[in-house]
Amino acid sequence: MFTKVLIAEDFDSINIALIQTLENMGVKEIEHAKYCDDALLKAKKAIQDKAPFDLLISDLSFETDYRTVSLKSGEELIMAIRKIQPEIPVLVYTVEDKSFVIKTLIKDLKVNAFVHKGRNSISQLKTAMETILFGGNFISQNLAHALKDTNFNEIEDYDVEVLTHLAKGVTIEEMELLFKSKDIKPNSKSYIEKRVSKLKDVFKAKTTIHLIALSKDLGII
Amino acid sequence: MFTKVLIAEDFDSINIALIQTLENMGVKEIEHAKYCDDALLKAKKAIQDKAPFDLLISDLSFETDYRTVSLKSGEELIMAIRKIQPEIPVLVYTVEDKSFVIKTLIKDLKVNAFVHKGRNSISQLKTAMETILFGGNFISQNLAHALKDTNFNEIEDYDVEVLTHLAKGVTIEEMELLFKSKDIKPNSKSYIEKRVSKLKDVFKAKTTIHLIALSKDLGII
DNA sequence: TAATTCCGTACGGAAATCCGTAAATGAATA
DNA sequence: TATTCATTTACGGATTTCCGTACGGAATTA
Repeated sequence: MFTKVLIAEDFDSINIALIQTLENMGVKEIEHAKYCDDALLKAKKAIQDKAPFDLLISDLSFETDYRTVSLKSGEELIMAIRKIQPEIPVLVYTVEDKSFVIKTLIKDLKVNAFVHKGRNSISQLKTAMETILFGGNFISQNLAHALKDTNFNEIEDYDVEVLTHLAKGVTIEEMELLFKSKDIKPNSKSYIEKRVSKLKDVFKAKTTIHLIALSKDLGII
Repeated sequence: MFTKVLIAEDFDSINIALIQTLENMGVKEIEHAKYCDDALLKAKKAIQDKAPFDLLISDLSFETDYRTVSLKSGEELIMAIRKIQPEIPVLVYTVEDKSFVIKTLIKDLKVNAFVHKGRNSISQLKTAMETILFGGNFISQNLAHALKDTNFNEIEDYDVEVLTHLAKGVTIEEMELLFKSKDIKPNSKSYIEKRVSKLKDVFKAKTTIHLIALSKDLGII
């Protein structure tokens, strides 16, 4: 079993459960951090002490509060830790189940396991840890299912940019000027219109309003 | 201290933490349910056995899965339990912090305490339970702050209806016909237009698309 | 009963979108 | 240099939204 595990999770209740679970599994050293910045510090220190962690369990979203932080999300934390300790296995334990988000994570961060917080997530967590131990990858069933959504392969950063501006109340005419001033291309009104229209097809949205509502639901914006 | 507590919470990890916390506080009987329907059954049975629960700790949102359920949310559960046991104190333990949602709960369900799942929620939970015990009400600070948002007093069910349809891709023209067929009044195109326009003022939204994006963010739809 | 106000409806012009077609640009290939 | 093909832009008409004004009825008040 793993011997030294770092947990990055903001909710105290979930921390309690994770620690209890890991203790029951026989993990000897368990450290936890409620902020990504703290987690990175702990990882750095462990390397300095020549006793690095052999597993990172991390949440994805962290609540903002009074404290100003430099790492705002699990994604940022994982990138930062992989820079100082490239080979560390990472298990993501998250409520997230938006396929768009997960797709991005797999592609960019190559995490070893995804476990979706849910009714039976603790047993999945145990299985995931054992799988990683033997060099495998683990993805919660529901997440695995979400990855099959074919739609999201077609969506590019440009689309996200357009959708985000629409959601902020920018009209297409304004967007044309905005894109030109920021030197984003293509930027013609008709091209943006066409792009929005294509997105409506992809998402089977009846109106542009509907499209933005769906994008919000899917976690794209 | 409370002697018999019912927990309604779908995530297993949080259940583990809650049970551990209540045990440490000296609660003798703790039951938990991962589905609202199960929680209601347990409450019924406890009444039949002349040993009713003296506290309900409930989440608000429950993930849907393969199982078909009749009670889909904590709100519905609380209403159902209050019907069979009107005096039971209720503590809501939730990630929810949308002021609109909380407003509705306070107004309609008169829960005794809100605790927001977060970095220090377990200590808040303990305080909340003690406060309830002495007949008081408890609301997490951040939630209490959210309640001061003035905007949401002006929003009625009619507005939510309109916003929901817009988000589903119904045009205003279609909505006129829809409302007429469902006998919802007012239903003229111009009135609905006016209402949408008013909502844009209230939310300071630049476009209708913006309005729907904001409504999603605020948890209104 | 007349006047006022509130609420819902009706209408019309300006603006934005929707959507199809055609023209322009630009990169790759012969 | 020409040709082809895909990408991007331009344009225009139909539709929808946007927004101001005005009309009608119901409730309230004097």
